[in-house]
Amino acid sequence: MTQSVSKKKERTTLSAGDWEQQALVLIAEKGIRAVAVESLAIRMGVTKGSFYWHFQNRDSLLEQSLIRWEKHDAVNLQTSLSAIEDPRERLRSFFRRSGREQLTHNVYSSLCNASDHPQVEPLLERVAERRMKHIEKAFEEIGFDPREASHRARLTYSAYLGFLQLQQQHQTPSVSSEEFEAYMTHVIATLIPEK
Amino acid sequence: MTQSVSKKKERTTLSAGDWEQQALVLIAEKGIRAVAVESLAIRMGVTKGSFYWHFQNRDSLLEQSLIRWEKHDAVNLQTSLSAIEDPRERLRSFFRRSGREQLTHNVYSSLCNASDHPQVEPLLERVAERRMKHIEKAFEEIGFDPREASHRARLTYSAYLGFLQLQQQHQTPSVSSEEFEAYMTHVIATLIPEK
DNA sequence: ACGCTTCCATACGTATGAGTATGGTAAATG
DNA sequence: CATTTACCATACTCATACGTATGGAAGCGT
Repeated sequence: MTQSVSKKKERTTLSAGDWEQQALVLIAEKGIRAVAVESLAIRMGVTKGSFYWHFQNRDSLLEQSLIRWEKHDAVNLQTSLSAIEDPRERLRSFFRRSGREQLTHNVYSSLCNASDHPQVEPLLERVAERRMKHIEKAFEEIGFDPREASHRARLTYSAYLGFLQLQQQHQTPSVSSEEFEAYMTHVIATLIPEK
Repeated sequence: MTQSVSKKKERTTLSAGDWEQQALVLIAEKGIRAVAVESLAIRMGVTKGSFYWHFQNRDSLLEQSLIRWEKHDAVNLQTSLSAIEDPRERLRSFFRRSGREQLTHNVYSSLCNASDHPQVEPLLERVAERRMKHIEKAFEEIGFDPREASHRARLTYSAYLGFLQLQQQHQTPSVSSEEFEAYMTHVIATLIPEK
């Protein structure tokens, strides 16, 4: 993140990074379809003329924004999971980090609804692959043989994706409720075997 | 299904039901956004003029199509699950019916990517609710206490939704492969406890 | 045979959103 | 101080897609 819009009080000019960041906010809020250059420009307090100075076209913005997000997400995965050595605790933290990093999380959730988009599809593939590999490794450390670890990782990640889906459908208890905690406990107990 | 397009050789005229059915095919293939009246008309072998005789507008078509789908899905749920009395077998059949009823299935998968759509949102809510209730009931019959059954049902349905998501991302083994069967076995063994 | 209803074609009006052309202004640079 | 560069505004064009207006043709009843 180079410089946010409302950081240095009121920036005189905008950078490409500012546009990318705001595009990600829009994706998180209303999906990738909502990223229209005119409405985005209004959001930035300028007009289209500015946009087409920074970017060649809309696709270019999306590409840069998605790259930015993927980098951020990859770093997230490394720092938040590689730090924990106990594989069980690592898996638990995977489930629990739904609360933190809200923006990054919501972006992913929105992108999953655009899996047919040519620029999004390969990204989703890479991200899911990367995350599942981590989960798979954790299950292997617990004691699963490679084949079982692969299946359990896919099941775990599916449960995560499905939860995101139910969240979008307002079909899930609020993250800070009693009900939510009870559900998380159940999921962990079911998918992560005791020692 | 009143009368399909290519049923009676070559129909002279079209009915509203034909349009709704073809709209569902389009939703299954390319999502609800792809349902445009002109392209749909071409698909039907006619022009827009015909469409606006049968329907007031595009939203009307979507509404009717979605109602049609929901009814069909509700009947599906009843006939395919209520018939089996053993709750474990009932749950297993839930996972395995991904192969059959391909159209109905793909429509749901596409609709999940439009959870922000005002006409789709309430539908998804009802469908997920209805299906989860069935799963919940099965778990209760197995012996789960109500609270645990509710959680396990949500987890089960999440795993299902997540699998649909991974399927869209081409991140899952083909349905008729060895790998797929092994995964299904693992899921069933993990989520449905033995007697 | 006549007309009425049903179904469809054609031609138009309009809104939205991408992209272009061009000119303007403030800050930096020599 | 003059000029270039970076950033932005304004005013267009163009493509897509919804919706309307209106007329035409086939099938039905009487």
